[in-house]
Formats: sequence, C-alpha cells, structure tokens
Amino acid sequence: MQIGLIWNNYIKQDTMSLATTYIPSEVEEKWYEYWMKNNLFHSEPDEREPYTIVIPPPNVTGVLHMGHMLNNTIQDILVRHARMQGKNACWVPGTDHASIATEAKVVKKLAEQGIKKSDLTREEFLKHAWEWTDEHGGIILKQLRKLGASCDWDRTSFTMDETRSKSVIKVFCDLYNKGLIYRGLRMVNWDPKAQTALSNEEVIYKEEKSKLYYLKYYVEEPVGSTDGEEEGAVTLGATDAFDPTVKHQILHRDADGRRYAVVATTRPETIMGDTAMCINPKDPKNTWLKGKKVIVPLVNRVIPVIEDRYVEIEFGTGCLKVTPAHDTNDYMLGKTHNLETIDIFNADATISEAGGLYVGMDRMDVRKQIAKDLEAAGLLEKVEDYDNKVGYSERNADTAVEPRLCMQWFLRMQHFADIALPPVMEDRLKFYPTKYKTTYNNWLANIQDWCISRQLWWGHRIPAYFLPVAEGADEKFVVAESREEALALAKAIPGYENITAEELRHDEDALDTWFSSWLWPISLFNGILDPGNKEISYYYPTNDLVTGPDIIFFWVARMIMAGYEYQGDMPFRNVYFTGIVRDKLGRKMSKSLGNSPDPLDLIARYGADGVRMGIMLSAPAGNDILFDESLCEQGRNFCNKIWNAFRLVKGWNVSNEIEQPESSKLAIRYFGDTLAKSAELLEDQFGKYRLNEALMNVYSLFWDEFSAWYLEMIKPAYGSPIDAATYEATLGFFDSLMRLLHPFMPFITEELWQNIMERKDGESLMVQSVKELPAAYDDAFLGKIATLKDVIGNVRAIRQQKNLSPREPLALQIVGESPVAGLECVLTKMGNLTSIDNVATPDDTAVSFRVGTTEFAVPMGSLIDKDAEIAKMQEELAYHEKFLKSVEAKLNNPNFVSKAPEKIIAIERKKQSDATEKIAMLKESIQKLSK
RNA sequence: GGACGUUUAGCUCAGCUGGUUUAGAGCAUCUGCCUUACAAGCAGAGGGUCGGCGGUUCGAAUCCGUCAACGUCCACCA
Repeated sequence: MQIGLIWNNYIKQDTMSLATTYIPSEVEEKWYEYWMKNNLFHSEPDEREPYTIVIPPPNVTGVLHMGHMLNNTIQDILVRHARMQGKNACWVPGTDHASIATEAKVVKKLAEQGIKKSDLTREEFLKHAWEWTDEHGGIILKQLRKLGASCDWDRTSFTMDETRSKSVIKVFCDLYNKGLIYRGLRMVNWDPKAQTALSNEEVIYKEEKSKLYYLKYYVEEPVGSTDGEEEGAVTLGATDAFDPTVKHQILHRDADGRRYAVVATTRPETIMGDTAMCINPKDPKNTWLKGKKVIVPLVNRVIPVIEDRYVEIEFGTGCLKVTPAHDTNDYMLGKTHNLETIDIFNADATISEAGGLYVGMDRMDVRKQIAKDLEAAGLLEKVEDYDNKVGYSERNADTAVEPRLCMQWFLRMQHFADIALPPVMEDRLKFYPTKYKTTYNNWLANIQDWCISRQLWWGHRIPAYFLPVAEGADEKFVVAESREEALALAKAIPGYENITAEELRHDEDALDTWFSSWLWPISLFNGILDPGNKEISYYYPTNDLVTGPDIIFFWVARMIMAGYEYQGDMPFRNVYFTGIVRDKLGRKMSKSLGNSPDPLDLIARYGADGVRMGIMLSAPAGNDILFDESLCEQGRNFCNKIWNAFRLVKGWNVSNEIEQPESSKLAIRYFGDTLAKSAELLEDQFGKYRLNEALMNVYSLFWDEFSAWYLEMIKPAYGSPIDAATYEATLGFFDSLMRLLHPFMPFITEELWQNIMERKDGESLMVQSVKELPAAYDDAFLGKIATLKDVIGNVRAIRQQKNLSPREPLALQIVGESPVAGLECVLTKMGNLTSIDNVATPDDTAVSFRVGTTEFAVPMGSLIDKDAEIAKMQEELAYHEKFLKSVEAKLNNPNFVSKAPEKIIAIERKKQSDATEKIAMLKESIQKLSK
C-alpha cells in the first residue's frame, strides 16, 4: 500500500524502531515554514464570510511573557477554528510604540552611555529611539511564531508606521475641528521622572506606610489673645492628647501663651506652597480660628483661615493646609476661594525658586529634612504612623505621581461615553464574562475628560502650531495635518496675514499611546485615511477581541468609542477577557519575584502544543489562571498519546483477504457516533467561548474513547493483520480527530495528518473543513455502549479483586434479558471472556454484580470467598434500601405528588421500581450464597 | 467608602432554566501491572453534610436574606 510512504521518511531504521515519544523540535519549525511558504496565513477579501481578529499590539520592544502566551494561544485557537469552519480567517499582528515605556527605556540606555536626554535635540533623540526600536522591535512577533500563531504576517503593522501615524493626526484634527479636543490649564497627574502628564487611568494607587506630621501654625495676633474663645473651651498643650470627635472648642497655647492651630499632613514639604488654612464651618473645635490669619511654619508667610465643608471634621485636627498648586482638592478650594497658587516644584519635583527654601532639593529629601527642621524650631507637635495611598506612574514604575498644574490637551469624553455605552449594555457587543459590563458601565457613567498630551518625544507629535504672541498674552494656535495647512489657517487670522512657516512653533508634545491604539481595528485596514475601502468594508467589524481586563478602560472602551465615531459601528462583536496568569501559589507573575517562566524555554522543553495545552487547561474566561508547569507536562503527555496511537495504527499490516470482524463493525459504529456527538458539543463550547471545556472534550474523545476503547476493540491479535475496511475507517477517524484537535495543537496534528496518507505539496490540515465530519449519531446505541463499558469495567474489577491477570479469561453469565444483546462479540473481546451465557440462576461459585437492573455473574470456582461476597452484597443492599426509603418518602408526601410535575414523579417511580427490583435481586443472591 | 466577583474532592474547576438514581471532570493520591502503541503508560479504587446561619419551595450546590473569608475594580480624609 502507498499509505505510510512519507511516514517512512521519519522512521530511523525500520517500523519498529520509530521513537516511542513525540519529539516536537523535529516537527514544529518544519510545519511553520511549510504554512508560511504556502501562504496559508494570508487573507484577502473574497466571497467567503470573514473572521477577523486584531492582535492586542504588544510593546514593540517587549519580550514574550506568560500573559502573551495565554492571550495569543486563545486567539490562535479561535482563528484556526474559524478557518476550519470555512471562514476567511484573518488575524492581523502588530506592535505598539508604547510611548512612555519605550522612551523610558531609551533614556535609561542613553544614560548608561553617559548621554542625557536634555543634551539631545528632539531629532537626535528620535534617531536613538528608532535605532532601539529596529534593534529590539519585532522580537516578540518572532517569538509568537514559535507558539504556532497563524497571523497574517504580510499585514504586520506598527502603531507608529506611516499609515497609522497619518490616521492618528487626521483623527486629532478632526476631533479638534468638531470641538471635542480642547487645551486647558488643569491639575494633571505628573510623572516627575519621565516629566510628562499622565491620564487618570495611568495612575496606580498603592497602599503605603507613611507618617502623619502634626505642624503648628501660630495665629497672627498679640501674645495672650483670647479672641474667639467661648466658655468651656479646652486649652491643650503640646503633649496633650487630641480627640477629634469632641463637640466643643479646642485650642492650643504654648508655654509663652501664644495660640496656634495644628495641621496634620503627610506632605510637610509642600508648606512652602500653602496659601490658606481651611476648617469646616460646622466644626465646633475650631470656631475660634474663624476669620484669623495663621503663619506657615518656617516659611513665616501669613495666610488666611478659610471655611469650607469639604474639610472632614474628624480627620486629624480638622485643620487642613491648602496648597492649591500641589493637590487636586486644594486646587478646587483655591479656585472657590480665590487663593494664590504657588508652584514650588520644578518639572523633576525638586524645589523651585518659588519655593524659597530647600531650592533644588528633591521632594523626598525635603520631607525628611523639613521634619528635622520643624522639630528643631519647635513647630512639629508630633508624628504618627499612617497608612496612605500614593499614586504611582503605571509605566514608569517607582515614581510617585505629583499633582501638577499645567497646560494640556484634553478630549471631551461625554460624547464618546454616550455612543459607546448602549451597544454593550444592550448586548449587541458582547463581553465574556458578562461581569465586565458593570465595570464598563461604571467607568462610562463617571467619565472624565482624557488628558491626551504627553511631554514626550517618542510618539505622535500633536499637530498644533503656535503663533507668536506678545509676552503675557494668551496663546494662539492652529491645528492642521501639516505645517503648510497650518500656515494657511494662521494667515486667515487677523493680524497674521504675513506670518511665515518658520514662525509657527510646532507643539513639542506627543499624544498618549492609547490615542493611536484606540484606532487599531480601523487603522489596520486603512479605514481612517481611505474610508469605505474594500478591506475595511470586508473585515470590519472584527469578530473577537481577546485581551486582559486590566486594559478595559485604556483600550477596549476607547476602541468602541472610536469605532462608533469613525465607522459608525462596533469594532468587534465579542470581547473575551482573559484572566491574569498567576503562579500556582496565586501570586502574580513578575520579574522581581522570579516566578515567571520563560515561554520559549517551556516550548523547548514541552513543545509548543504541550505548552498551548498546558496553558489552556485551566483558563476559563475571566478567571485568573494558576499556571503550573505540570500542566505543560500533561500537554506533552497528550501529544505522546496521540503519537503512539498513530504508531499503533501505522504499524498494522493490512490485508484485503480477511473479513471484517463483527466487533470491528460495531466499534466503528460506536466511535463514529461518539465522534459526531463530541463534534456537536465542541461547536457549542466554541460558541460560548468555553475553550478549556472544549479542549477537555477533545482530550477525552481522543484518549478515552478513541485510544482506550475504540482502538482496543479493533486491535488485531499480535502479529495478525487488520482487515482493510476497518483500517480505512480508522484512518478516517484519525483524520477527523486531527481536524478537531488542530486548533489546540497545530503542530502534531499537521505532522500526523500529513502522514495518514500521501498528500499533495501545499496541502495542509490547517485549511481542511470540520464541516465534512459526520454529524448524525444514535443516542440509544451510545447508551447501550455505555452499559457495555460498565459491564466490562465490572469484569476487570473482579480480576483486580481476585488478583487475576488481565490475560486470565473468564466466563460471564447474564441473568435474564441482556441489556447488551448484539454486542457480545465486543464484550467477549474487551472483557477477555471465554463465554457469555444467559442463565436463569447464576453459578453457585459466581461473583455477581449489577448494571442497571440486570444481574451479571462470573463463576469463580474455588476462588470464591463466600463471606466476602455476602458482605459486599449486604453493603450494596443497605445502600439501595436507604435509597428506596428516601424515594418512597418523597412519593408518600402528598404535596410532592400533587405539586411536582408529572415527569418528575415518573422518574421517582422508576427509581422506586428499579431499587425494589435490585433489592429483591440482592436478597436472593445473598440467600443463595449463604446456603 | 462604593460596586462586582469567588467560596463545590488534596489542587484547579464544571454543574447554564431548582428535579435525570445519593454532586461531576482533569490532575494528584492509593492498589495491581514493564500485557507486543504509549510507565510521558494500562487496569482498578478511595476521596465532598457544595463557606456558616436563616428563609422560599413538594424539592435547593442552584433562588432570596444575612454573616464570614478571599479577590478585582472604582472613589478617596489632607
């Protein structure tokens, strides 16, 4: 026969010396190259139904971690599945320029070479950044190939390539012209290390052990004043305990008789920026301070005491220092009460000239120093431990964010919230799992304007051009896609008719990275620059987005917004939120903990298919996955199982001479039905994104049904050939199994599929259809097979109990009507039986068991241990009697009989009669054996 | 402080509209097997008052209330 020809190429010497284990490294690269060479990943619009996924673009200079593994394995499974459904599958890969993270890396690398960013021009810096990008860029995409990712690499894009850049600029101008982008002086989150503004979403709050400093603010008044004091006022000295909950006046007086207020703060270094002290007008403790002025410690500036209900009466002393330049809430107070704003920090969070004291020192050093200085000056009443939440920059690790007042660009978000909320809430765009709808709703319902400008060079430069203005005058600017267009716009402004291009100052700032990624599903198909083109019309909306819930606001929500704004439609129909990959102890994987395995190393050790399976085995949508290397081991073992099943089948000699045994005919019917039923279930599981269940389904189909049952049923005796009909059917099943397994384990399945029979060059399992698989099955027949398996299991258990070898043949007796009539030949083979007899009463020396309501018996001769058998049956009897009692209790309950549906009552009646029958059977057997 | 989620076998999880014999799977464990595809394997077995309490119902792992533990997100008192 021709079959097995190619296979033989992989056989070292002869058939029997074929490796007993699957060696992935000999297979994976070969097939990936084959798929690439035959252009099988590439998609072009055609008449088929499209299936599209856009990759969440990883950081261009990043390396593959376990999160990527999970995410991209899922995407590949979905894409390969869709492809085998006959859809035109297109998975578009690409990378993200990751503005702040990449710029930080480049700055660090330059610093190692002794180069400071501030010494470089923008152009010089960008040259370094591009060099870095070219050097490290795309490594991560190469790594994805090792995983087997079937991306359309011809479509590989970058958020800062030409098309994507132009799209971003066009969208910025468009939104500006629509009045949705504005420029304003706002309190923003400032990253002093990267020296850029951040959006609210980019700030991570961390619980921290810090100190609460109690500072003395003396009242500006003559020594010994009692102005404002009421009867019952309590005067405290420096060492007296302070109770914030008291309902009467509390004032402080030092030994010299001077009165002072106490302010609790975690940030004593900001006192140079204090321009007021604030109390709650309803705070009885502090009424004596109303209308007074107090003196900022060390700074000696006199500031007013203002009243605002914002202040919490019971926090600290109820007195709040107000620093409008350095705290969001203080800024609000400053606006309401017309306070002066003193910005005491430089961009790098060192103290500026305006601070007056500690000029040039870092904020953290100042905090330590000022505490000492206040103490020395007698202005520090006490220091308490305090748990505080401090905002950190998400992309620039250990840098505490500093609230800072500066000019930034903002996008009005209410409009976008309005268009992006309904489709998700109405389930037109589906989230898996659905719980994220709530999260999404909460964010959109409380949406705040998006700060989109970053004081960075690596990114899309904001297309705004400033016009020269007189010193101190308000800024003037135009927004346009190019300097030429900007010039034309500028000339139209009265007084600027003669302005030249050189006089226009291009905004130095870049855009937030997410301002480009929110266009990704559109810009990948050039839908911004060329609206309505063939590709965007065909591929958009995409089908599934697979991503982590951590970027639901950063990315998912904003893509939905951009999708409706620019395409008038959702960017994707379904969002599959993966969990976070944790180690088996439940800890987040991180570099610092060293608990994150290198995915490429795992692939080297377990094979890509093994790792894919390992990660999928415990990855229900939305649940965190506790990754354990032993799961990859399980994946590898499964590959090995498949490999060996194939070895068995291909090792058989085929004969056209011998007739097909009846047992094989039945086995083929059984497995054909099982396969069809499994495939049906599989589609259901895919439809619900229950991919781990889908994998378990095909796993047990192959391992339990095919290998443990089917192959054993048809296996010819050692040395004997197999009949051709059974062999052909088996190869057909193998083909089908490879198709069902392929999305999960692309490499081994392709390797074996190619060897089932001779294939033409360019043929691939990847593009075979699963729709050709038989779909009909006979449930009643499968039920009979389940009974058969149960009987065989019982026979095997008897051997085990009696310490008999599996090769020891036994006789089987069936009492009464056989529930497995017609399957005797299979039963004989699988149970290793000498005979099957229908008897009225079993042999005296038989060990019995019951399947359903039928009694089976295996004569044991002298091996019978009557006492043990009786004991066993008595136990079984007790079980059924107890069960019957509970069923009868139900049936004797008039409420049950009158209120429960007919169907349920019928089931209970059946339980009753079955149990009664079994009890009678057992009693009889026990009695007989006891004789 | 608010919202959401989780709690089922040693571990990781199913259990979808309350009823399908007294709750399932995989892994792990135990027992016996190097049986001629596979010891990365085969055959068999054990293991759970479904977080606690209360309620609704003929009937609750499933619905409701409450408490507890854990987790995530949002907001934030300096």
